[in-house]
Amino acid sequence: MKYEFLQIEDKWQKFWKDNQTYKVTEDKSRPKFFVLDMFPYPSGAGLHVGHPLGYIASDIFARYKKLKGFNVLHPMGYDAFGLPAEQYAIQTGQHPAVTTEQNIKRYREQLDKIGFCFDWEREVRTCEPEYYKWTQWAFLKMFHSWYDKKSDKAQAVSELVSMFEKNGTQGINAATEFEEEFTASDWSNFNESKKEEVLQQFRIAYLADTMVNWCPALGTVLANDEVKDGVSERGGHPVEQKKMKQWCLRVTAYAQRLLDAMENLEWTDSLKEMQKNWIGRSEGATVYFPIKDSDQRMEVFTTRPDTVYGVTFMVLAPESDLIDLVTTPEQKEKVDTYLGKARIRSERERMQDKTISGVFTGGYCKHPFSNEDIPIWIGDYVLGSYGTGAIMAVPAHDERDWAFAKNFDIPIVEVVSGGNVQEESYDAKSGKLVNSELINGLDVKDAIPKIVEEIDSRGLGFRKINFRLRDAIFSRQRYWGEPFPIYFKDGVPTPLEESDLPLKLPEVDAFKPTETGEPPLGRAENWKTKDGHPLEMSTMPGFAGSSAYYLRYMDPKNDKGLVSKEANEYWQDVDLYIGGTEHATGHLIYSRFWNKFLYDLGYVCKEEPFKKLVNQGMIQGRSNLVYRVKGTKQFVSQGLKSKYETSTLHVDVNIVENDILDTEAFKKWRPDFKDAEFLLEDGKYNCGVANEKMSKSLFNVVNPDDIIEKYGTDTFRLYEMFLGPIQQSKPWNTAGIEGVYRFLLKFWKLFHTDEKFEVSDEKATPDELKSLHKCIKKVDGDIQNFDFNTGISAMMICVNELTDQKCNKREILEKLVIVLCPFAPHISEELWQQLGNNETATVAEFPVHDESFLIETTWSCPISVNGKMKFLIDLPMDFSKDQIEEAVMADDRTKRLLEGKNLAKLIVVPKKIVNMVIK
RNA sequence: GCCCAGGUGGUGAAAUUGGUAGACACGCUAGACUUAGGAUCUAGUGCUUCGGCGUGGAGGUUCAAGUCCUCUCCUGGGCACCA
Repeated sequence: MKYEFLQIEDKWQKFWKDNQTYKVTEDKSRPKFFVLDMFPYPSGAGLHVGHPLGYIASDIFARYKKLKGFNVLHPMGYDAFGLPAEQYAIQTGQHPAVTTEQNIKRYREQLDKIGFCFDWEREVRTCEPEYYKWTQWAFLKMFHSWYDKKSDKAQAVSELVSMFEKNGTQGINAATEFEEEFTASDWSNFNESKKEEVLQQFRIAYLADTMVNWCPALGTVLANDEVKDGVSERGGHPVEQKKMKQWCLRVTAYAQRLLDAMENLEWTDSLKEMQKNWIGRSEGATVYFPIKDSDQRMEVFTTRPDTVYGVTFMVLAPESDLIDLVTTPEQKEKVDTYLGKARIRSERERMQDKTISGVFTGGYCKHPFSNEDIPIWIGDYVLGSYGTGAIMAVPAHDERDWAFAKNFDIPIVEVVSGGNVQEESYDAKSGKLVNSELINGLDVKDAIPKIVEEIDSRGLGFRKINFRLRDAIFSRQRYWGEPFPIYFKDGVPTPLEESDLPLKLPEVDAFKPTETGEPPLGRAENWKTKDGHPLEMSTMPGFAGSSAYYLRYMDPKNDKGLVSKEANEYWQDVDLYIGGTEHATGHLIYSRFWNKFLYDLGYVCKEEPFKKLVNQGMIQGRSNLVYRVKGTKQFVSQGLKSKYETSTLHVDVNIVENDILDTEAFKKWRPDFKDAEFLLEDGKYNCGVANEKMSKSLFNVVNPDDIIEKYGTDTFRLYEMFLGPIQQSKPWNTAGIEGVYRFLLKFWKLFHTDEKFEVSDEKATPDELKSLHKCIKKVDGDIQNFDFNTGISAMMICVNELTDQKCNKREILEKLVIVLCPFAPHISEELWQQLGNNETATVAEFPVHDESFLIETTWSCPISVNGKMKFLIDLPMDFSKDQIEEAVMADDRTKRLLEGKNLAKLIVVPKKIVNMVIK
């Protein structure tokens, strides 16, 4: 009987669909397990072989957990709002909803072919009102919340208001930039607009003037992580700095909690490290430097307060508000010229240009301890957006300050011994303090707390922790996103009622900004409330819809809440999340923030959303190259190309097999190659190879559909996993897929003669059982560790051994089919059914390996001679001393080592015990 | 510059706590069966001057090192004037 994979796969996919095999419900009798994939953005290009890598891995794990008796939630959906659909709409006039729908349809077809066990009844799409209602709802909750540092959680703004009404700002400790103080009666005298202005500075979702990454080509604001090297991540358009009123989320309030909670997450160290760097906690102090001849002061943040006696100048960022105050009339012209230059330059240019630039303001500060005059400079190496936008410069112990001082001939004063500060700065945090009155002679690590204490007690500043993380800018001047549930009443931002949600995205006549520069929603007719107030015209960014989608999967049809308490308490959190590292500083931070916020408000029961995270690597394209002899129609095989002057062209990888070009197909590929001639090697045209991004323009895109057509999806799934560790990035190379195909074929042949299905009911031999149990043990462990490639190898070995033993025994094969099931579900179902089982293979139990059987067979023992040498040899457990000695001497290596030694002292002990003794 | 991750055959890669490096698969070589096929099966396949040598390189610890320590080189990823 032939292995007709296409028929088998069609049959079972249909069966699973008709019988709703993968539908899940909250079943309290079984433990839950939530396996989540990062849902895809449905792009027009469809899936290539790289996309399903993570999905296959999660599918294997989900199926495995099911077989282990868990109630597995394994959903899929679409991150459907986004720029490409909108760009396409601007170019073609096609509504993004239409193209998105088409793309989703295509994605679904492709995904279905791979045979995933998704519960499609739980599908979510971020662009649907039933879904984004809850994105808007969460935004409203953030609008109505503030962050209380005392209880260290989000609280209702209504409570804040009643505190203001009672005591003004007295006793309030909030995450805010607001520093003024007012009394209860001040508050009651504020008008509505003033009150709201104050409250905005406390709300977790708030409106603020911010410097934003403005992308003129896209007509929108981009988040920091959407900008790469000064151009937009999508499209590569230039980005500039611009001040705009934008909705923001107070992510910074959660910085410490985001950092702390990471400890207990099962994420890779490198990913945790990335998030840590992104959050960028630094401990230090804010220090006040009074400005000479003024009642004002400069505030600076420093991580090295111990070097305060080494300050020889101060530097302000070009954006600083203090510049006007400190600049003297004599220096004004120079300062203005400098600021003119610095401000025109975009952040990008400033970053690229590493030359040192700056200007003296003419003004001075007083040193807080020595009371000496310190000159104030302006320099663009100081950032307006970090710390206080001003620094105390210690050229002796900071590389950048040192370079600045050398350039402008400013004195360098050593305060920590250990280097030669005239030659280069000494930045290390070790050494003894010198030239530093109060802290002379102390080590750096002791000097820091001592000086901070002095600063604190003398009122010269305070201990301070700074974060690099910024609040998330949440407005986008785009069409294809969630509208804000906000309107403006006499210019005051006002929330809609929850009962008004969802606020649906309006129809517009075109998808670009209006002539007057308003966002596309400015084109909508009647974009206002029933009583005529204008609605917010921005929409939310891409990460809005993806921040809580995993919660929605728990209860996707609920129209009373994001997720019901019952569903949330059953599913709790994501046990396993699979996706790429590219979301490390975007989605994975915002999601954690969003979840913590909902946790504070009591809507979810877990503070962290993703318990374990596995990062799959990227699949790169493997391009094939051909070489044309310049000025001719001759193409020369790779090995001969050095003899000619050639130009290199990319060739469609689909007309190349094992790097050998199909020359006839090549002639037909493009009209201008129809007369191509070939200079061959051994009758073949060998192509060159390059590993690059998988992209249409490089003709290296491999479509999973083609592979599935040829080998079947079970082979495709196995091969993707067999390619190597899933965490690793690697180029796609279809050569080698034959191997896993042959494995399935062998498996099939264990049960089938040429004519029919055939299994034997004979009892298995010890050898056969050994093969089986070794395999089960290995695969079981490998799945848990995500070593799918070695797990597949183990199955191959087992099938090879069984084939050698001509074993077609039911007892063995029934178990083996279930082991194979997570990897290749279709063939497993088919074989399972042929074995005479009524239930599907996916509800059977994953077999348990018989450990006692394995232990009886072999036993690894270390051998010790004269209490010194120890090494291992596999021995049957029931060997007598004589047999052991015989076995030991039969071992080549052992024999060499033991030659001439007294075997009476040979001691054989179980391995585990020896290890314990040694340690 | 700083922080991660990783360097093993012609290729993708294996290798519990240090214990016969290269499992498994591709590719290659030879053979079998075949009136030819990109099918199947069998055997071989790290290098070698047949002494040995081999996990990027140089040292070290150990009876024993791909694995542990020190230095160094290379590749991939992240951050990048963060005071």
